Amino acid sequence: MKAITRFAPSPTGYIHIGNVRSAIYPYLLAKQTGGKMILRIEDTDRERYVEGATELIEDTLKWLGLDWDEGPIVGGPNEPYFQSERKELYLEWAKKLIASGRAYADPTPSEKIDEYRRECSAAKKPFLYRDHRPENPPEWEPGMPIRFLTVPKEYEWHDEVMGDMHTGPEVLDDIILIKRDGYPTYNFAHIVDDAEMGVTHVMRGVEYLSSTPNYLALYEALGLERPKLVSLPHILAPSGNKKLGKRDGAKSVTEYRDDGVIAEAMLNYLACLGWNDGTEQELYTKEELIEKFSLARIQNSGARYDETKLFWMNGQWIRRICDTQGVRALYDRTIGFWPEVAANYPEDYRVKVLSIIYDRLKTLSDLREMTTYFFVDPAVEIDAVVGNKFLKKMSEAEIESLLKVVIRKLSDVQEWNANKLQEALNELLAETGKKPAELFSLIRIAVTFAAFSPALNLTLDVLGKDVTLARLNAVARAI
RNA sequence: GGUCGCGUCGUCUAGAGGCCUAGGACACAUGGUUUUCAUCCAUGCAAUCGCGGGUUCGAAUCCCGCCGCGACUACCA
Repeated sequence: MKAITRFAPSPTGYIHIGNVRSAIYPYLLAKQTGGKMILRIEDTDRERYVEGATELIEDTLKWLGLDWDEGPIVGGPNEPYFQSERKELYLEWAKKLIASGRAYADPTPSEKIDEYRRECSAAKKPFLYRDHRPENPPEWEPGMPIRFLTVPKEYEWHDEVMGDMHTGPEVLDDIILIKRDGYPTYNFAHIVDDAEMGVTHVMRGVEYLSSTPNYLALYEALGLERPKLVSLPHILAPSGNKKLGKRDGAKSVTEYRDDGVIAEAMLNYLACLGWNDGTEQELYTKEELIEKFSLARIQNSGARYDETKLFWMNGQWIRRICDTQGVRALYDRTIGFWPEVAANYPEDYRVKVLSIIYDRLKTLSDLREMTTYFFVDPAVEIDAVVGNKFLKKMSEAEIESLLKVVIRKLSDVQEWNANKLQEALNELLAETGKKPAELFSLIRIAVTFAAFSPALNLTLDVLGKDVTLARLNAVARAI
């Protein structure tokens, strides 16, 4: 069965970690079944509308590689894909409901409704609008809300994630279909649109589970076939048990892109937060996800968001891209993540640096901190040399003479490459009788003054003979 | 208050009556790889399966009760 799915966000801001999954799963299902994913912008709340939010959403989806088959930009047979532009359509459907006696124009002022609500909560009774239905609803005219006229009864349905569901008549109410401002509510608009657009699977957060019976009643009154319902559990904030939201500092998905997380890793991590294929595999390409995804294996409890694991996975992906597609492919993704001084060097040099350091990266932005000494001579700090834990036991005079031996030896290296350098370093070890920890630490620190660096011979190779010797001499002079 | 949902290592999870003295991954700890290290490898730490009953020769898995947590209860989505 070809699944027609949709991602239907409200343009109220950026897409964050807590809500992208409702785009990922519909995408995977649509692709897996050879169906379609629709992007629909649910902009019926004019108060919360944020200028530019639609572009933010599109940008996020594109970055993750979740291209939509119908929607803004790409168009499609069900245009328009902005609910605000479909306003008339909802009204037509609502009027049909009025005509069939299943909806009514509601003249009750909101103050009155608030009063009913207060009375109920004072009496500790659940508030149901249907108990306060106006006796003789007037003819509808603009400026008046339209309410569904519900017929309370029991409902049974199947949720693809939560299983078989059952509720009593007490959950059904006369929900608002069309608001006073003429825009439809989410509750009504999504039903009309899903039907018009042929959506087969409605995937959304579990928060809609409790309103499902009302949607079921609407499908019935409208003579619509129920789509398959899929409730997605929440992603929980790192602390507490609340769902992750902007208030908990949920970062936008694209913020991670700017921080050097690569799209494959982000998609992989998010898809596997609350879903797994039952094997011990951790790393999945988009294609593998499409192939292996299944609704039945979506977790039904909330999953806590863990940034540390995302970064671990990102490191895995960085290595994977380099190992399978080559350094060049990885390099293409590092543009913008290098320290500023790197711009003074040719691209080939940066590629070389990347090739020896990529397997230490957790995020691409680590490049900024980890590679500066490849592009600019570090400031000489003698304390860092003599205070080093492997060099502490040596006197300054010893260090100085050792440094001179090193300089002489390296000056003699004719072919400056990783292999020859390793040979020279080994010979130095034998000639000086020093332990690797002592000799190599000294060279490494004198040349980089960094917390860590790649293998010494590789580092020196990339740096080149002139730079290496100049830096060693600078330290020798300073002691 | 009402309705619905959820409950396995700190975290993500495997688990569909015996393969479970509960497996994998992250994190953490220790050791190894001729320096450092955030890589890599190995080892270890870590869940009496929310609690209490029951069914069964046998239960994380089935049943009942309880507790905890969450969502919804908007002219927001």
